Amino acid sequence: MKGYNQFCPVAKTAEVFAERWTPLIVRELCYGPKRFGDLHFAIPLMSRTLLARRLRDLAEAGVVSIEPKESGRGHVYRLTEAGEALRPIIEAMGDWGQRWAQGKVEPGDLDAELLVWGMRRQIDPRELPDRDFVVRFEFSGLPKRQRNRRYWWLVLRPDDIEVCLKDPGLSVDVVVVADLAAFTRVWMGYSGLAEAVAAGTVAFSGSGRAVATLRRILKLADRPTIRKFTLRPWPATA
Amino acid sequence: MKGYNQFCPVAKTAEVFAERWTPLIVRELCYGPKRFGDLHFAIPLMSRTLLARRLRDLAEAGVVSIEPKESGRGHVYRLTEAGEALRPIIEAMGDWGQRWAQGKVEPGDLDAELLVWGMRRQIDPRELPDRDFVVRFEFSGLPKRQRNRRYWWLVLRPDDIEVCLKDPGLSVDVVVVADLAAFTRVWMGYSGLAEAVAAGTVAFSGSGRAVATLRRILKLADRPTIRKFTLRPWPATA
DNA sequence: CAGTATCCGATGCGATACTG
DNA sequence: CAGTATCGCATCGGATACTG
Repeated sequence: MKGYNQFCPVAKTAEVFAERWTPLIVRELCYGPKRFGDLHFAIPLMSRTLLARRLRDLAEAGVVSIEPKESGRGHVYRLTEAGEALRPIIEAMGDWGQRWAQGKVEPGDLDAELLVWGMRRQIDPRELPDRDFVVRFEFSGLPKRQRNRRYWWLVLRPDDIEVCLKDPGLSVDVVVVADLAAFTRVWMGYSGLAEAVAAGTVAFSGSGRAVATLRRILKLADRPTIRKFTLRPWPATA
Repeated sequence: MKGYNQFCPVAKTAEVFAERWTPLIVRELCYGPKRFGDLHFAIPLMSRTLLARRLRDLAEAGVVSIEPKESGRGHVYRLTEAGEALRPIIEAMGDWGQRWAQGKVEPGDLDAELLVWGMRRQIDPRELPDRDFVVRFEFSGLPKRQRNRRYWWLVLRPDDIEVCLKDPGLSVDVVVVADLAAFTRVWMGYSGLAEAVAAGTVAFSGSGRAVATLRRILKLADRPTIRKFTLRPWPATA
């Protein structure tokens, strides 16, 4: 049941790429080299056994390199040149999803942790404020498993971004109180911020100036918007 | 085991698209609307049962429309607007395969019928000669199952292209005698025509002028080349 | 932490046979 | 021709337990 037995280039690509979970792994590696744990964090529903197998398959197909980590045990997983060349496919898939999977955010898709880290990842480092800027999120409507993931802090420093699950003890510029589903949809651009605020599912507190800054940095639009899907690499998590 | 439970657009796209056989179906539909039999012809190793299921899934996902055929029974399968929007993904996959799956033509991939029809499909109608031009192919090295598929005719008319498995009884301008594997690789651009001719795995007979015409129409290059993968629609087969 | 080995149940998928 | 219904097996993939 291996392969398609077609010499067509689409079929050849599908053989290495169009298997369950594989696009998500490649997507993660497009953000930069990662360790096994990083990948498992980003794709928590995939079993470690299967993740390891897929990584071996991808290495065998020549799109991922597995190098021993410099310090300590473990490996670093990195796209090879052939793997980097898959990036346009992932981007095209992201564009399609943005446009055509609008509103298909299911309850089971919600994940506060991935949402906050996703925001951290999408923030353009060149748009960071010139002094510390602290945002606190208070989510409601979390899936049961995530009840201890209600409160998050996003600490934007001029040269770095931190994500905290514990109070960093800094003065907060903006508090965002939101239903997780509603905020996820706003973040994705699937619904407009104006409606969400009007509906009471998303609320900000903080100075008008601070709220405006946050909206600019997160690029939250008043109306539904097709956001550009980007894969900008970012430094591996600590 | 359905879905990925991630709101990421790449994951959403992968849910409808990155399943076994699905990219090949979408690829075929990118060439234009097709009937069940056409699809099965293009993807012969896929069971009809599974093909039907996939088409239903794609319809449910909103990327394929299934309309009753005007005359007779059966249906016409066609990409919807959302399905057409998948085209850039298929194109990116084709480009990747052209560049990075070079030389991965396995014996099991060889298929004289798909090769000839693939040539017919890729010929640019604007490049057709202004009088009938007939090519006869004699392949060797075919898989056992295809022993009755050795001889093919390609009839290029000013306004149409015909593929024949039986002698159409026209005077032949060029005869191509070739090992199927070698010619497939030349056709894909994976090996150069010059080497293949030197190695004796591909040979032409016909006037120099006619051979040159054929090489121009089929875009056969002397040296290995990364051919552009194209999905130009073409009229459904008779 | 960074994976690997093993087990076993679900399902994916092809083969075959059937229908209008 | 254009599919659909059913069956049975292979494999896929998650859970669990294990290793350095």
